[in-house]
Amino acid sequence: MDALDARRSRFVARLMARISTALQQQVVQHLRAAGYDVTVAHNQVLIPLDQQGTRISELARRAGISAQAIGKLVTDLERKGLVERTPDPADGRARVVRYTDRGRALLRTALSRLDAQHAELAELLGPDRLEALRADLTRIAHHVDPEGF
Amino acid sequence: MDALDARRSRFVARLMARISTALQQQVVQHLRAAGYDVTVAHNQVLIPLDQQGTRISELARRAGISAQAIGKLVTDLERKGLVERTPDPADGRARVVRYTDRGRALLRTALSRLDAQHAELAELLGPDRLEALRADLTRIAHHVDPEGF
DNA sequence: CAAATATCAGCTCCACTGAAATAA
DNA sequence: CTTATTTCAGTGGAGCTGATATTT
Repeated sequence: MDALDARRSRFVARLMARISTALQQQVVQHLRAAGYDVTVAHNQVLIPLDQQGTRISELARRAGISAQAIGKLVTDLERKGLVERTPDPADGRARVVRYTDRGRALLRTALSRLDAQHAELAELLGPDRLEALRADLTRIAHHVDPEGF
Repeated sequence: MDALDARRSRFVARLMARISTALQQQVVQHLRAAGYDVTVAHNQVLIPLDQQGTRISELARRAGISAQAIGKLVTDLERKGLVERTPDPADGRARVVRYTDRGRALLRTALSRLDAQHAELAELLGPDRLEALRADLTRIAHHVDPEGF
């Protein structure tokens, strides 16, 4: 085998891309099986959304995409009855996005799948290595994406 | 803070998504700064491509996307002079995608940035934890994406 | 008025499905 | 002829920029 060929698949960037794509698709398939018509992109709203409600501009900052892109995702989710826009009492220019009751039910469904993934990884690696992995990933995430959520 | 809010950003799926997105964007920006007009999607061809040449259908399997999507990316890269299609001597129905000389130069540029990322992570975590991280990621990748590359 | 927030319109890129062409 | 491979055509998803209200 060529020396270049041997190196390619060993980089952490490539490994993490494969893993995170697979894990996110699992979550979305779980949600769709539970009757929620959502895509991977909608998680960029649903996961960073605070229980008390969050502005579009803040969601955009957390997700690292434009406010316009977030706005479109919010409109989708609003039509599906998962979030709602309400006036921001602190600023008449702004509105905040909140979960509806159905949105909170979706969030619980998503978190249950994420917990199950965590349990599977703990079984694969052992709980100690999984915790070490999470600690390392947290440090790396802050290093390479300090603005992100 | 709400209990749900506290849990969201700690899941490995979310952490890896943030990290791999940032690292891949770094590679593409590095390539663009070096004069190569490529996107993140093109890496799905460029990274799994064997030095000896690889069929479209095999590239699709490795990347986990359709052969049609790969074909379009290959056409793009062909127009940019980075890869070429040549007849497959083993099967007259098929063609193989190969690097051109310019494509191999791009690959070396990409690998140098990946090596630099590796060095940065070794500095952040220490070489031992980075190697442990890579070993764990390799196991997880085989577990959640056994077909991938 | 100036700054912040949000929306609207139009665009590109990416990957998909379905159908067709080519050759073993 | 059947099967594998590849390409062509059309579609939808995702995110972007620029322009436009609206309110402070």
